[in-house]
Amino acid sequence: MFETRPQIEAALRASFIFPLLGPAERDRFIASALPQSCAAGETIFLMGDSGASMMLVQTGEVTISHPSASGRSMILNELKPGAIFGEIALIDGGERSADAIAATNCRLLAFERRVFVSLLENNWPLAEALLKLICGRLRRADERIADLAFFDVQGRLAKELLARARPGPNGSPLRVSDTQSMLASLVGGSRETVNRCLRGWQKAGLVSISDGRISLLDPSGLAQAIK
Amino acid sequence: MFETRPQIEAALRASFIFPLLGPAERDRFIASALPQSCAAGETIFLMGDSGASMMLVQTGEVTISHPSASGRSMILNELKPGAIFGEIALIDGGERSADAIAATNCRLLAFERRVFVSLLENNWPLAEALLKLICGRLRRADERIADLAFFDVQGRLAKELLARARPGPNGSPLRVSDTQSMLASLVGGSRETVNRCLRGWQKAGLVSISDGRISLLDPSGLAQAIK
DNA sequence: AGAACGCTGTGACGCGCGTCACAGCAAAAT
DNA sequence: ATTTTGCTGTGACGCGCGTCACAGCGTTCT
Repeated sequence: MFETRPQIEAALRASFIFPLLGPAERDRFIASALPQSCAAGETIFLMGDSGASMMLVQTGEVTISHPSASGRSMILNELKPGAIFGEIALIDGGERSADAIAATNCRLLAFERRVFVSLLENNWPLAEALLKLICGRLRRADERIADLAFFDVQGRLAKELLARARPGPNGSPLRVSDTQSMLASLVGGSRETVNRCLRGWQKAGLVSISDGRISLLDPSGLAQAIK
Repeated sequence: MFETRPQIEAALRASFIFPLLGPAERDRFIASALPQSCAAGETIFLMGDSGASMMLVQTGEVTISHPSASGRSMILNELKPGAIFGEIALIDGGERSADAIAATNCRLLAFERRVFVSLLENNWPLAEALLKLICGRLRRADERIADLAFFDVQGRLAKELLARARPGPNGSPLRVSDTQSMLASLVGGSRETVNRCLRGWQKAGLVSISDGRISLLDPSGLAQAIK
């Protein structure tokens, strides 16, 4: 399966980068993209790896997580098409700071440090956008540090559900479609505790659970669980 | 107490910014600095404040912390002379993402968004240095998220002590000079738990405590407490 | 069709640690 | 010189939550 230029162009169009490039830059950018595809579950890179490239998600989904010695892992981010990752190592040249795993089959575009930096160098709006992106990640990271320190699993889970809720397909109720183990990895708790929280809320009429989907029946009531 | 230009220049020289500026830029930068001084304990800004300026620590020390609803707070960073803070709101124009409190009497230099951005715009090495700085903060933040999720208070405290240890004045033993409440705010635990950890290690001969100073007698032994 | 696998649901157990409560003690305030 | 304030040191209590253990159940291998 090879990449046609229009395919690459369409993928890039979804990212924040493309609108900030001039015509000549777009050509150079597209030409420098290194297509890559991975199967679900495949590891893209691991924490500690060296690698000064940045990846853009073309299709599929990628999970960024921090491994623990005991096999558990903490999910730091979940990336959808158009999102980039690996930009930290690209910028500072250091080791990869977390694991990147393909959550689904996915296609990626990789960009070498040299190429991307030379774009940044001559394009302040692009550099500014990248700065803002990273600032956003730092804001969220600091927020999570505080959440872990101040809230119990219940509170963190409620926050996470409210943040991840998307309107259902046909109507009103907000829905979350992750597995309970994934939610556990996101909030830093055990799968069992997540389950018990959810069933507690179900009894209280705040959420409903059917075939793996969680529906938020009463978001504002759930918000009070954050305490 | 007013600032002379040589004073400001000397302060700026300590920061990573100055060596990256050309002569004309230096003049502009110095001229745009807004001196400010605060007494120990004074709040510089609070989370949620608006404010699109960045601060440079000239003298003294500043603590960045995230407040909780219940009055506790989590220390995110401690800044010494030459360090900058408030750069997130400067870059993305959003609210301040944490509290900044003067830990000691201190003198600061503030820079307005407009001035600083116009420097960045035309000076890629400076922009790159800023990117690297923020990437470093993001790396540390992600690391702390994982620490909070995976390690107990004991482990986090051991890590923190090892990271903060400085060689003693006259000789070998590494020392840490923070109060136990501060250490508690750093690792996300209670003051009492920190105290119990320390005394446990003291009995085990790993550390010694006298007049508020903690000396690490056996750093490698302490590292094993991280588990 | 049977086995194997992954997700969900629950009970029991134990311990880490937050909270409260109080005491000793040095430095600073008045 | 007495009071106040802030840091330290300890005991008791209780609960949140991680861990183990096991049971249903739908889906996917072979």
